[in-house]
Order: sequence, then structure tokens, then C-alpha cells
Amino acid sequence: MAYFRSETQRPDFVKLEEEILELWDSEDTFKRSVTQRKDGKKFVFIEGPPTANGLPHPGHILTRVVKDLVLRYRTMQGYYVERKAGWDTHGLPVEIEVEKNLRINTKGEIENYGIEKFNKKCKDSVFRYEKEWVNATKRVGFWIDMASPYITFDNKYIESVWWSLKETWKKGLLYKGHKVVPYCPRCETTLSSHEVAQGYRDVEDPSVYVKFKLKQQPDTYILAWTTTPWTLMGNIALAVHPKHRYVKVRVTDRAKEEDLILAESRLDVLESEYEILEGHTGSDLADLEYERLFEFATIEGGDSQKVVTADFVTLDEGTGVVHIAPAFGEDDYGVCRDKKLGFSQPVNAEGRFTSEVPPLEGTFVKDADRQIIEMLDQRGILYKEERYTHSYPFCWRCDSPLLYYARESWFIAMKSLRDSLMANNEKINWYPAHLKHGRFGNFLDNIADWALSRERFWGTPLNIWICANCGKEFCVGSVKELKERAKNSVSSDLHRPYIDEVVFECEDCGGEMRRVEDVIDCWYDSGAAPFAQWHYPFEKDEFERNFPADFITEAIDQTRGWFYSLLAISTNIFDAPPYLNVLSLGHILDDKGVKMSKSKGNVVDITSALDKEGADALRWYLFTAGPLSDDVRFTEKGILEKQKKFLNTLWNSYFFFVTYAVIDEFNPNDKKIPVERRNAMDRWIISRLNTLTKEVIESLERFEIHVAARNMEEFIVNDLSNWYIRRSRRRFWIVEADLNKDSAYITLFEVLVSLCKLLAPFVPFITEHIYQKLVRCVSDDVLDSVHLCDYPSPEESFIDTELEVLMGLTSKLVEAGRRARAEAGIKIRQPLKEVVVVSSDNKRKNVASLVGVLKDELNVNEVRFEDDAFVAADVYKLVDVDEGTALYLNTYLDKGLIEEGLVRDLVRRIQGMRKDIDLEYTAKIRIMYEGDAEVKEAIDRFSDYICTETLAESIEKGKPSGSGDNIYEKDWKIGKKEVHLAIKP
RNA sequence: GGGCUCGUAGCUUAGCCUGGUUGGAGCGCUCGGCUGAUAACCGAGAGGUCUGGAGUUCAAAUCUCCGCGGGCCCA
Repeated sequence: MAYFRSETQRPDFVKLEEEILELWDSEDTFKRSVTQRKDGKKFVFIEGPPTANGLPHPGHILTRVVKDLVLRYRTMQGYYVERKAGWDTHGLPVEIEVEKNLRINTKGEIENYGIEKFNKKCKDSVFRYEKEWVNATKRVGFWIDMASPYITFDNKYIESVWWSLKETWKKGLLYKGHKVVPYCPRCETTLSSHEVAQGYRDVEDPSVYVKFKLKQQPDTYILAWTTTPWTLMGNIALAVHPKHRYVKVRVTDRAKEEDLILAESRLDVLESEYEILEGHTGSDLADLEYERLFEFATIEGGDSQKVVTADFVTLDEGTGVVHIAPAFGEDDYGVCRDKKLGFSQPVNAEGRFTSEVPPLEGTFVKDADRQIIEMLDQRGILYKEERYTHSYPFCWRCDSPLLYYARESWFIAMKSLRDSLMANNEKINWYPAHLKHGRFGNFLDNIADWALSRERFWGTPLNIWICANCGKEFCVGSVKELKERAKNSVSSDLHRPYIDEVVFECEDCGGEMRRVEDVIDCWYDSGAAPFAQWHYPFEKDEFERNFPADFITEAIDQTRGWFYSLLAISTNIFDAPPYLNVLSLGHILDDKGVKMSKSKGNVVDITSALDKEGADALRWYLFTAGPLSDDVRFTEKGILEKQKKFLNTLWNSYFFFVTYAVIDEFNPNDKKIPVERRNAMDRWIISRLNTLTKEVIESLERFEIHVAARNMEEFIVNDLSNWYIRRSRRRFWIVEADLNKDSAYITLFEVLVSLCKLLAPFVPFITEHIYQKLVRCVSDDVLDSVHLCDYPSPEESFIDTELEVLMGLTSKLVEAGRRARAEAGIKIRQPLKEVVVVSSDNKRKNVASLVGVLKDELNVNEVRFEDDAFVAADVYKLVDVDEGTALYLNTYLDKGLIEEGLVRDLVRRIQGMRKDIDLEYTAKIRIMYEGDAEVKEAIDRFSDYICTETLAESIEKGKPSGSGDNIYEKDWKIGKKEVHLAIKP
């Protein structure tokens, strides 16, 4: 009885994968693969939570399969790898989706609609596509526990976030300041950077050169430049670069002599003749005072009308002197904060001047430019005006120009943690390595405080209460504390608007304390995942077991996103790196190399590939496409090619094995043949397999996943399929019991099983199928799944480098021999007498063990080795093999060889005919033929050979009698001879 | 506009860190061959201004600088 089951030659991979999914489901394989390793060393992974209010796109699929690969690999290596899914559920993107559906777009409209109703819509919206996410995740084979995910809107999650903010607050690192944000005055809302990026457009604006009169020096002005004249109303300071050269020049303006100060390298902006009076570096100019341009707006909280130095000043345009208005520029605001200067905000939330600027009250700032320029001109302090084209952001929703506008905001003082951030970064391995001190390191180097608050609705409420009476602040760190302090009842939902109702009594003055209205940046939510997903510190065990993470991976855009927010929070709270290894992936581009985006409409529907080619093909395509840190140009054609080339070849290797193992009733459990007793071909493929195993593990450890995958593909296609199996086929056809045959079977069996384990993390479906059929169906005391097995480790004693080199030489000799045949015009099916290998090297002696291979591949009866002294006769065709090795092919054909060739041709035709009518591999046939005397003579002499090769009981001259049932006939032309063949099953 | 990164045959890519035979493969194309596992495979051939330019060097796809184009992040 056969031990294996026959297979179809052309599998439906998609159907096969669905069957495997069912198998995993019914046997609970994922859970068992995790718990089985419970006593193993921990390998901690954190899932970067996606938002399920949109469909997963190809980039998500990439990160999911990469995560899966690494986690399966570590699991098979014996690590205990828990995998908790997570969902990111808060934030502006969610709100915008809901706004779109409600067809509203301002905060006022949301308030009118009702925060309670609005937030409920948000909550429902974040799981709108959960089913699609879950399905896609399962379908691509990503094993992650989606039954108990962490969800950032959970009360427990929020409570952990609150705890961490209270820790921050207690250290005095949570403070209130201003943040200059891109702001749409029509929608009355701030925009996220992503939204701003969508709206940049080139526009022409006035650009003015303004003279700021110095206080201490008569008729001396600093010349500054701006493209937004309206911001001059908020001027507080002028900035120069500390290291650049500035000069004082004497010019004549409107018949009046005066002195101007500007950067030396910007002198060509001057309209008239000038004379240089003196030079300074920027830092020499610091603290010079100048007169106010306009005596309108009030200035609070510090000095003003001073020259300061700032590194962001450039000499590319303007005068090298930058006008600073902290209410209208992020850099401006930062400088003023650092230099303890004042602040002035003469513009209201609608973008119009307030009553502080009477002549312009109620005017929209962008419309005030003209008037302001005229006011400057009248007062003689406008040096000149030009038009200037630059890119400026507009609202993507309503197209009005955005303003940079200072709003009150809460910050975490990340700047004070800069050194710790950098020190913790040193403890992290980055893949690719350049990110560590490149993009990420530079970012940390220039770190700014984290603007944490958002004047929005759907998010973790900022847990700070302020006394309306005395201004005292209090930060709540837990639900328990909230309930203790609350004067009124506390809702079970910690979100707005319920939390807004909670009022405290001020401990100092007895006044009423109310929560600040803001929610927090949702990046803080996801960055808190290492502890918040375990409800730390309210529950301690899980967090302590799972910190820090060993591994995270997301796409490159997360360097300043999640990769940073994790490090920022972890450094702040624990002063430790939150992850030890981070793999940054490239993006998936369309087939033209352009980023996929909804607006361009070039987003590929990945489900189509999953439905047609399947998950394994998709995974393999992504893993082999190139370094994972590079962008991938995505083509479905590429996936199809991987299916044809890689999956089919793997399948066929397996198919070949089972086909003959069934015929032969081969049972691997009966045959134990030590490797050293097997033939050279077997020892070679086993050596190659172990070398491969070593290379694969080394590459995976370096996260060079594409190198590992490409090595495996090459092994399967070249070494296993095209060389080992093709070369060994005849051994599988031996009918009687035979050690050589058994060695071939057992070798191919072992290689296939090892290969499945090696490949299992990459292509989990096909490997599972093959494992089930090859191992589980045959033996009783085996593991139920390939994913429960241990990952192979290389067996050094099986690696025979010399043999591998030798096989390399042999294949070179084969190639050379074929070239010789091609050049001589003798096809391979025509047997020849001999080849002579001439080599000065003594390695040729070793080739002796592989002489059989050479004979077969080149179809010669003999292989001889000679040294340099060999003198070839004319019938020998010479080809060079490599340096020091040459090959001579004896091209002389005698009658015997010609006959043999003819017979080979006949056998080939008969085999083809068997295949034509789909005969069983083992079916016997009878052959009849017609041909001339030479054909008859050849057939007579070789009839035994022909019969054996074609499984014929007889071969007879003549035409089959009667128009036969089941008789298959065909006329052939072999060389110049006409032959008629008929076969009858 | 700034930072980082990528750019090798029609397509997908190796080589670049550590400069040195004639820049390798695969798909596709042409011709020939092999085949009872394979949608495969083997041999020969056509196809390359290694993104452009400059520099360093006896020698540059490789190192340096300046452009161009794609991508990401920031403005």
C-alpha cells in the first residue's frame, strides 16, 4: 500500500490556501504555536496599530507579512512570541471622515450637532472596515491575536495614558504655551500637517523691504524683508544669523543720506550706489534696539524691538535679516520663547485684525497687505517692493489661504530630554542602519517640544483641571483619583463630552476647577502602547514581562511618527528604549514608480492578486523584490511570475517525489541510510541544503530578508529542481529494490521536508500543505503543523565545500560539452564515443566521482582525463572550460553510434506519444512500426532497451490490424527517415 | 526650500561598504537543443552613454562634489 497520496500536477494555489486556513482554524494552530513555546525565551513584538476607518492598502499588507515572517521565524526558533493586535482609534482623520459623512466642516457645526452624537459617530466609524482588516490579515497569513486587541479608546487604555501624563506633569514637563499652527480662518480650524501638504500652491505675493530705525544710531536702519506684510503688525524682533557677515552701508534715499544694515552677501538687493562703512558678524548686532513700526498692538510677556540671533536665518533671499512675529511663525515663536521676548496677537480667529489695530479693524489679513505697504511708504520706511512667487499652503477643503497662527497649546518639554533621547537611541538597532544617526538622529538632535493638545473632540481628553478662580492646575492620574476629586458624578465613559462635566473643588481657594477642553494628539496614544496596552501601572505583570520590545517594524514614514512617539514617551516615563530592533520598510509604488494615493487613483486592489495568485505568491514577491527598506514598484505581473517560477517549481519538486513514491510504495520510515553511504549527488544536495540553511539564518538575523528569500529561490530552481532531480530521475525509475534508489528517495524526502521548515515563515500555506502530505499523513508521532516545528539549523558535518566546488566544475564541463556539440552540429540525443578532459590541475581526479553525471548529461560513452600532453586528432572538437581546463569532444560517428542515436530518437517519440494520450506512468503498451531496413536493424538490436524505456511488452514491424480501439498512430520524420509508429495500451 | 534615500539592458535586479579580469543574472526577444516532474530546462545570440556633468586616481558602476528624476519626512 502506498504511504503517500497522489497529487495534482497543477494545483489551485488559492483553493489550497483556503483549505489551509480552515485547517489552522479547526486545529487552533496559531494559538498552539504560541503556547507551545511558553517556556521559551521571550521575543516581544508590538503591533503598530492601524486605523480601521479606511480599507487596508498594499503598504499595510507589506508590513503585515513582514511582521508575520519575523514572528513565525522567531517562534520556530523556540521563542515565546505573543502577538497582540491593536487599533488606533482617535484623532483628526477620524473626525474628518465623520464630518464628510455629516456634510459639515467647522467646529461650530460640530458643536451644534452635539459632541455626544458626534463622538458616537467617530467611535462607530473607527471600526467601519474592521471586518475587511481582519479578513485581509487572515488571508495573507498574518498570525496575530485579533480576538483581544488593544484599543486606544478603551477606558483602561486612556487611564494608562493619563497616568503617564500625570508623571510628566509631576516632573514639571507638561506646560502651557503657544503653538503656531497652520490654520484655516474660514473653517476656523487648525489643519494637520498631512492636510497642509495637500494644499501647497505657487502664488505671487508682495515682497517688501522694510527699514527698521535703530534707536541709538541716528539715520541708521536695519533692512528686513518679508513676503507677508500683514505680519508686520505683530513684529517683536529682527533676527540675524550669528555667524554671517553684516555690513553698514551709506546710501542716498529720496535725496537723503542714510545708513542701512544688511547681510554682506545680499548687497545686490540695494537699488542705488552704496558705500560700505563697517562690517560685523551677526552676533555683534545682537541686542541692538529699534523703534516700533506701528504703535498699535499690545505686547505682553517680555521685551521687544530687539535684534536677536537665530540659526534658521538664511542668505538665500531677502536681506539676511528676518522680521519676527511670534504669533505668525513657528520659528518666530520659538526664538521669542528662547530669548524671553514678548508676544502680540492683533488678529482674531477669523483672520481679521482686531480693535487693537484701528485703521485695519475687521479687515482680513491677506487683504490688508496693500494698505500696510502704503502706510509704510508714506512714512518713508519702505525701501522697495517687489512681486515674489513662492509656494504657499491653501485649505484643501475651502481653498482659502492658510495662516500660521499662534494658538494656546499644551506641550511636553521634550527639549529637556534631548540627551536621554539620544542616549536611548544608541541602544536601538536600526535597519537600515543609516536611519539611526541619519534621519532619526538628526531629528532628535533638533528636537522640539511636543505640542500635545488638540482643540478637538474625539480623542483622549487632556487630564488637566484648572481653577477658574485662582488658576491652580491639577492633573488627574487615574479613574480612582477622578472619582475622589469629582464633585459630581463621573460617567463610565472617559471621553468628551461626559468628562467635561466633571468639576473639582480647588484645594487652595475653593473655586471651581474645570477640565481644559483639549484632547491630546493621537500619536501620544499609539506611542503609549508599550504600557497602555497592558493597563500599566494598574496591572503590572504583563508590562514587566513585555518591556522593552525586541522588535517592531513599520514603513519609513513612521520614523518621526510612531518610532519617535514610542521613544519619546518611553524615555520620558522609563528612561529606557521601548524597542531594541526596528525595521523600517519602504513604500509600495505603482508600476510607474509613483506613490499610490486615492487622489491619483493608482491604488492597486491587492485583493485581486490574492484571489488570483494567492497569498504565498504575493508574499514571495514582496520578500524577493529587493531590500525591504527600499520602495517596491508593485506589479501583478511580478506576482504571477513568482507563482510560475518559484511556487510551481517547488510544487513540481514535491509532485515528482509523491508521484514516484506512490508508484514505488516508498516509506521514509523504513529506510534509514546514513548520509555518508549515499552517492555524491545526494551528498551534494544535502551539503547545499545545509549551506543554504546557514546563509538563510545569517541573512534573517541581519533583516536581509530578500537575500534569504533569493537564496532559497535559487536553491530550489537551480540546485534542487534543475540539477538534482533532473540528474537523479533515472534512479527513481529503477524497478527492483535498490540502495541507490532508496538513497535518492530518502534524500529528496529529507530535503523537501527541511525546505518546508526553512520556507515556512515566508510562504506558510504551501509549506503547510506539503508538510501535511509528506510528514503528517505518513507518521504518527509527528507535530501537527510545520509551524509547530523547530526552525532548521545547519548541520556542519554535512557541508562538504569541496564537493560543492567540484559540482560547480562538473556543471562547467557539462556546459562546455554542450557548447562543443552545438558548434559541431551534433544534437545531444546522438550518443558519442567520448570526451576528453584536459587539465593541468589535479582536481580533475576528484571529478571521477561525478563522471556518471558527465556521461549522462553529454550523452557520451566514456569520459577520459588527460594532462597537457594530450594531442587531439582532427575529429576532436576543442572548447575551453576555464583557465587550465579544456574539453575535447570526439565527434566521430560510426554505424553503431548512429544506430544508437536513431533508437534514442524512437524512444523519445514513443514517450511523447504516451504523454499525448495521457497514459498512466506505469501502463504497459505494445508498439508496431514501419520503416526501412536500417530502422529495422537498429530496432532489432536494441529492442530490449526500447521496451524497458517505454514500458512496452513488444515492438513489432507492421501496421496494426483493424482500425483499432485505443490504437494511437503517428508518422514521424527522424533525420531523413520516415517512420510510422503505433502504440496500443 | 531643507534633510534622508533610491536611480545599472524594454522590465525586475546583482555588483557599490572594501576602486582593479571583458558589469553578472532572471523575464521578454532570435536561433538551436533537451524532456514521461515542471507553465519548465539547456546552449548560442541581440540588447548597457551603469541618471547627467565635473573631480580624485595609473585605474571609477564603485570614492568626492554639483545637477536631473522618483520616494519619504520637514517647511
